Amino acid sequence: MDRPELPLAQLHAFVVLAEELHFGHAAARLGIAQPPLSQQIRRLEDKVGHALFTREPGRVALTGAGRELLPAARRAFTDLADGLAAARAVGSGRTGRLRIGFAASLALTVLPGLLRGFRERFPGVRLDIREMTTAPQIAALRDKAIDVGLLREPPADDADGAGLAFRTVLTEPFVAVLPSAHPLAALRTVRLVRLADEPFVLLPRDAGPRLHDQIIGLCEAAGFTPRVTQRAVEWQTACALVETGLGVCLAPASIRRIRLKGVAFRAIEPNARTRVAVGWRADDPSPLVAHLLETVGRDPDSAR
Amino acid sequence: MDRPELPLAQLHAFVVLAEELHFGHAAARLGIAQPPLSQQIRRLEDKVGHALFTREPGRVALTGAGRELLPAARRAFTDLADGLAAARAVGSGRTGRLRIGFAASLALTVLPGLLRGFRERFPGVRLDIREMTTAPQIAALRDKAIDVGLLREPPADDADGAGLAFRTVLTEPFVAVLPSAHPLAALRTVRLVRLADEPFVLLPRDAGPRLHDQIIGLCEAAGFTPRVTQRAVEWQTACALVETGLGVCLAPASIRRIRLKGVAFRAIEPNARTRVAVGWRADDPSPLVAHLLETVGRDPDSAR
DNA sequence: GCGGTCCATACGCACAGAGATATCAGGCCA
DNA sequence: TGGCCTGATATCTCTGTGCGTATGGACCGC
Repeated sequence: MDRPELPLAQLHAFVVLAEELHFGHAAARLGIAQPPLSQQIRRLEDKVGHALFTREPGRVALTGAGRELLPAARRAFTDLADGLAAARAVGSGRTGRLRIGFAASLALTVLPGLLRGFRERFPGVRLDIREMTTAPQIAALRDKAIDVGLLREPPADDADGAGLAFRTVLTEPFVAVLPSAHPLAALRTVRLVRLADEPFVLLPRDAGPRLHDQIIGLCEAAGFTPRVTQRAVEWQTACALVETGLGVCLAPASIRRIRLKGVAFRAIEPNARTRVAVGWRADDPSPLVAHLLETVGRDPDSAR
Repeated sequence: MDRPELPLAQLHAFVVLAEELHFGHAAARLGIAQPPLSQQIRRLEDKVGHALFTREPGRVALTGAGRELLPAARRAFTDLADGLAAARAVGSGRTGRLRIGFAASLALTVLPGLLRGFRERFPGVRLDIREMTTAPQIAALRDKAIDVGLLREPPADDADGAGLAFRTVLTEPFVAVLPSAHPLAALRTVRLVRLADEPFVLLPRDAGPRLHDQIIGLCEAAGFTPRVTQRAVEWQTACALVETGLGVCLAPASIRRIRLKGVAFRAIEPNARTRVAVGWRADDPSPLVAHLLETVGRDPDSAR
């Protein structure tokens, strides 16, 4: 890529003159006087090394060299104008691509409203959403495989979260998930200690250590260590296991939305809540991330 | 076509930096110090309105906006470089198109050598050659339908030739064209007056008035007015008519080259010569015309 | 903690070039 | 022949900006 030889201003004058074929009119279109235009063209011709126009009195015409240069100059201008427009669109966040990781359990709660709100404001942005549990989202954020994550129980900033930022989107209570036929399902509220002897279904600790440990902690605070007999990667799966009688589980309240027959969701006592947060790279310059964070804060759906 | 917003120098710096992703190296490649490069990029970013690079300590990377602008800038540069090269090629006459009109009778004499010589020197130039008689060539030159004409007996500059220039390429004697069986064909030289009673074959006056009038003038100088019984547009045709016994004719000596059986070519007395000239628009800026004129002057074949 | 790397900033200089005004020269038409 | 249109030329001004040196601040590796 050599250093550019032809100033764009002169090429602009050239293109306009090639269209007008009249120095006075071209100068008017350029918003300058006629002598400067003559100079521009002259300088350009000096640099090219050949005349670009023939100036017979009365009519200005392109030379062969000018005819070669004209389309190239036009292409260069449209290239630059298009590129500039595209760069500004991306820079301002009106267009581009945003990769969002989300916990599967949010697909029925915050996610739809958030996506709807964002798409209304930025219809030109392509959203790549992919379902992932908490720990993979952290890794994907750091690897720049996703730009934003919607996850449960974010890590502390000074631990795994270095370089990442998180903001709580909402908190929700835990509920007990029981088979419908289970005796405790007859109660409106289940005291946690009553689950001490039940087999537990839990998510693998790898998927989201803090949420996992929080659940264990709740049980221990209630005076027992849960006996985990099954693991399931998804809450839906966990509920299905509960329904088949393989155990009970504690889950975020939004899990009610899946309306699985054969399982009952009951408030627990003592009360406990889990946080849903949005996470991103703290130094990400993308305006799309900023826009999404605004949308999270603004969207009334996400506040429920 | 709007006024260009982005100086090419800054775009150049941008492209190089995007390739190096290192201010120091990019500045070295540009042959400048590092601070000026930082300024260039900064100014460009100001004009675009968004950051084009992220400068995390240790690594420089393109932003989304930068990624949009980069290919456009590259395209613009290659467009301009190609266009400039093409314009210079055409401007210097290394390439382009040259339209040449020529009299059919020259196809066997000056034309082949001329074209060969020109093509050797300018292999990139496309030659459009078209056979035309003298008068149409004059009109075609003026209408810019051809750029150069090879013709016989050019008009005077102050008459039809206004704005056109001519240069004599060669002169050649007239010869008498006779049927082989004609009694005069037995002589080596034919005195013109001996043709006084013969029917004449001539080209139409419209095709080349000066040549036509010159032939008539020769006869009248010899003391008779030729009785024209046939017209033929081409010398070849005229010779064929002579062969069938429809008359005799006077033709430029190069007509011997057609080696038609049944006709004899004989020198005439008094001697008389006809001129072959090259013609062009006096104000034609095309370097190809100049090159062709040089070739006409230089080519040894054309001097024969 | 210390030097080294890397980029940004500050300041100054110099020059190209873009602009204006005024004027000139060549054709064209009345 | 004189007015008019068109484009070129001359001269001046001034701004943008390209480049340099000097310096500062952040981060990294030893």
